[in-house]
Amino acid sequence: MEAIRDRQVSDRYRPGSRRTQRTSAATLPSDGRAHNLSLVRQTLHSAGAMSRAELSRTLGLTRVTVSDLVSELIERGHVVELGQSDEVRPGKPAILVDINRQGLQVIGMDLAENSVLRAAVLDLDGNILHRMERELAEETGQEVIRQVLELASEAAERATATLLGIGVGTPGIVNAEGVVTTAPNFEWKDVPLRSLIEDHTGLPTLVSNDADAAVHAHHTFGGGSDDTVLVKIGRGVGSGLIVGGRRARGAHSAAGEIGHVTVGTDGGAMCKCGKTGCLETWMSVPSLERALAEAAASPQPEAAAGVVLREAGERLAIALAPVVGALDLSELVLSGPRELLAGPLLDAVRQTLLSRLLHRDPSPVSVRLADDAEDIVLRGAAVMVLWNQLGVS
Amino acid sequence: MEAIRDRQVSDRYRPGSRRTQRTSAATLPSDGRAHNLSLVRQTLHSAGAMSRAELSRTLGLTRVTVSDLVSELIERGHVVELGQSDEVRPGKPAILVDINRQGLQVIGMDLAENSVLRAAVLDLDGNILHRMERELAEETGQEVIRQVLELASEAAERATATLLGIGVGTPGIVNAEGVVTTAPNFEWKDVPLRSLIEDHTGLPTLVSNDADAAVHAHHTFGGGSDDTVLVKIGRGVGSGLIVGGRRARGAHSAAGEIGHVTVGTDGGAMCKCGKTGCLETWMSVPSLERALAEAAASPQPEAAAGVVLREAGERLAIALAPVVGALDLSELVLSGPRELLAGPLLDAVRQTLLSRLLHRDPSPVSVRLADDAEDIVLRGAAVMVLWNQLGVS
DNA sequence: TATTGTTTGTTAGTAGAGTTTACTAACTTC
DNA sequence: GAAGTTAGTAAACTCTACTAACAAACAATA
Repeated sequence: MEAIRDRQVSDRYRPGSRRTQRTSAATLPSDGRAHNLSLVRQTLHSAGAMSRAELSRTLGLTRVTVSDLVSELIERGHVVELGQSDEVRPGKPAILVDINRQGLQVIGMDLAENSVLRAAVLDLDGNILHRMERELAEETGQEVIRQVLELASEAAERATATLLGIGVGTPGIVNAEGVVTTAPNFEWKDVPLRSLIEDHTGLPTLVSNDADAAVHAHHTFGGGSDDTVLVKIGRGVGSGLIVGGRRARGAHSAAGEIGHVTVGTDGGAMCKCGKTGCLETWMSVPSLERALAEAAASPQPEAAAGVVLREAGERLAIALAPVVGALDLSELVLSGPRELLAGPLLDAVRQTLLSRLLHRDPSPVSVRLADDAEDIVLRGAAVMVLWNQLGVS
Repeated sequence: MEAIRDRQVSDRYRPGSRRTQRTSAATLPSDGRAHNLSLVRQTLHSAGAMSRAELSRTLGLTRVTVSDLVSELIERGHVVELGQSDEVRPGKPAILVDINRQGLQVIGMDLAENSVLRAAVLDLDGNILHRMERELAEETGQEVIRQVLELASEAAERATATLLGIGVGTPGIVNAEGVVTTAPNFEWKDVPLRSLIEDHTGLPTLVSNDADAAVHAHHTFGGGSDDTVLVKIGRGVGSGLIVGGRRARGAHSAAGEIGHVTVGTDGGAMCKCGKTGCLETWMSVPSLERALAEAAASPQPEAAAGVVLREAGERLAIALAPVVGALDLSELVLSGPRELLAGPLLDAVRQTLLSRLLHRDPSPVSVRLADDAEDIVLRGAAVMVLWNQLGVS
C-alpha cells in the first residue's frame, strides 16, 4: 500500500517535466586519454617505428606522458619494442617502438562480387595474408546469411595472430548500426548483419556498403585526399564519398547511391527501376558488356566499341560534374574491371568533367583508376576495423 | 669560438633526421574542460534556461561538475542566474541559469548584396537589434575594403552589450584563414579580410562565403537537418552544404561554387565565363529578369513567364539531382527574391528533382524556400561567431 | 684517457578535472 | 510534525598530464 503510494508520487513528480533526455556526450578525462592513445597508434601506423622521445616531439606531449601511453599500449598488445635504433649520434641510444604489425590481424569480407562471397585475413598494413572464397548458387536471403556467417568463422580460424575484428563490405544500404536496410541482390531487408556476425564469431564487427569500404581503402592506402569520390562499377554503379576527411553517410544512410540518378536531358535507355536515362543503363558492367557485344557485331567493331566506352565515360562525368563542383572534390577514382575502364572510358570522363566545370589552372580535380580494384573492398573493410579498434587511419 | 663549434655539433646531430614535424593535436585535460564548457553553453542556448541539476541530467555529468562549470561561465559573463524556478514539486526549488542573452551581442555583415554593404547588431538568438547600410558606387577593390572596415567599426559602436565578435559573409572564395582568395565582383585577390577587420576593430572575426553563412543560419535557426544544401540566387548562383552536420569546405575552399557547372546535354546560352549552358545563364537574378522581360513582350506574357520560371527550376533540379542523390541530402533550400522563386519555379524544382532520383516513399528530400532570405546572411554570419566563441550551434 | 655535452627514458611530486560520498537547505505530501 | 524528494555544495579520491631532476649511454674533444 505504501509502496504503491510512493510509486505514484515519484511518478507524478518525475524529474524532467520538460523532458531533456541525455543525448550529448560530455568529455571525461579518460576520453582524452583514449584519444591520445589513438594518436600514438596512428602515428606509429603511418610513420613507422620510432622512439618514445620522437613520438613526444611529434605529438607535442612530454616524454613522460608518451612513456606512460606507450607502456599501456604495450600491455594491451597494440605496440611492441623493436630494440635499439642503430642511428649514430650522441646521447643514450633510442629504443624503437612500433605498432604490433606481426601480432595483430584483421578479417575483411567482400559480399559485393558477382555470385561469390570473399574473405581474407589481412595484416595491419592491408596486406592480404590468406584468401577464401565461397561460391553462391541461387540461394535465398536466409541461406546467404548462413553462408556469410560460416565464411566469417572459417576466416577467423585461419588467422595466425590476435584478431582485432571483422570488417564487411556488402551491397545495399547499411545504417550506422550495421543493419542492412535493403540489399536487392540478396533480397535482404533490415538484416542486422553486424550483430549476427558478432554473435556468431564473438569478434567486433563493422559493416558498410561496398563502395564506402572501397573509398576507405583508397583514402588510407592509396594516398587519397580528404575530398574524394570513388565510383565502383560492377553489377550496378555505386560510390563512396570522403568529404572533409570524413565519410559522407547521408540522411538515410544512402549516400553514394548514384546508380539511378537520371543523366542528361536527352532520354536514354529504359532502366529496370522504371525510369529512363539512369546512370546504370550506361555504366554498369552488364550494360557495358551488352553494348560492346552489339558493337562487335557492327560493320566497324573497333570504332563502335570506342564509341560505347566514350559515351559511358561522358555520361558518368555529366552525372558527377555537379557533385565534384559542389563539393570541390580534388579526386575522382574509378574502381572496376580495368579492361573496360582504362583507355577511352577514363579519357572521356576526364575530358568531359573538365569541360563541364569552371576552368581553373591547375586543374583542381584528378581523375584516375583505383589500384588494386580486385581487393579494394577487402582492404577497405579491414581499414574500418583498424579505425574502429585502434583509431588508426 | 667555442660557441660556433657547439652550434656545428648540434646542427649535425639535430634530432629527427627522419623529420617528423608536429602536426597532430594531442588532447590535454583542459581541452576536455573547454569542450564541456561549450556543451553547457550549447545546451542552454538551444534548450533554454534550466537548473544545474537538469543540466547535469542532460549532459551526463555529475551535479558537482556542472556546478563548477556553471560558476566558471558565470564568472566569464557567458551565463547568468535567473532566480528560482516556479515549478511546483517537492524538494529544494531549482535556480534557473541561462546563457547571457541580454548581455552578449554579435556583429553580422553581408557584403553580397548588390551595390550595398550591410551590417547589423544581433543578439544571441539571431534577432536583429540594429541595422546599417552603406551604398557602393563604382569603387575600386581597395576602396571597398576601406568601406567595409569603417562599417565594421561603426556597427561595433552601436552594440549595447559585450560584443563576442564579427561575422562576415562575402561573395567569392574564402579559405579557412579568412582570406578572400578571389572575389570577381570587388576585383579582390588574396585579401586577408579576417585579419584586416580584426586589426581594425580589435574584435575576433570570422569570414565566409555568403552562401556558406546562409546555410549556417538555416541550420541553426531554421531547423535545418544535418544534410542540407542551400542555394542562394542573386547576381550569381552559389550554394552552401552541410554534410553530416558539418559544413563542406572543399579541397580548395571552393565548395558550393555551382554557378558555372554545365547543366544538361542540350546546349544553352553563352555564359560570360566562356562556356555554354552554365547554371547561372538560367538561374541568376539578372538572367531571370532578362528572360522575364522578353516574355512580357511576347503575345502571351503570362504563359511565357511561367515557362521561363519553370525552365529555370528544372535546370536547377537537373544540376542538383546528382548532388542530392550522392550525398543523400534530406533538404534543398532556395534563398533569393521570393517573387521569382515561389510558385512555378519552386514547383518545377520539386517535381524535376523527384523525377530524376530513385523513387522512395516517403520522399527522402524536402524542397523549400528559406524563411527570411533578406537577412539570412547577416544571421548566418552571427552564427559563425557564436559557434566560434561559444561553441554554440 | 678523462671531460664535456647530448639524448633517452624514468622517478617523484604537482596541478587540473571529474567522481563518489556525505551533507545542508528547502520544498511537498501525508 | 514526520517522511520523502530535490538542489546545490564540500571534502576526499582517482586519473591525466605536467615540471623538475636524474641516471644511463653515447659522441666529440681536449
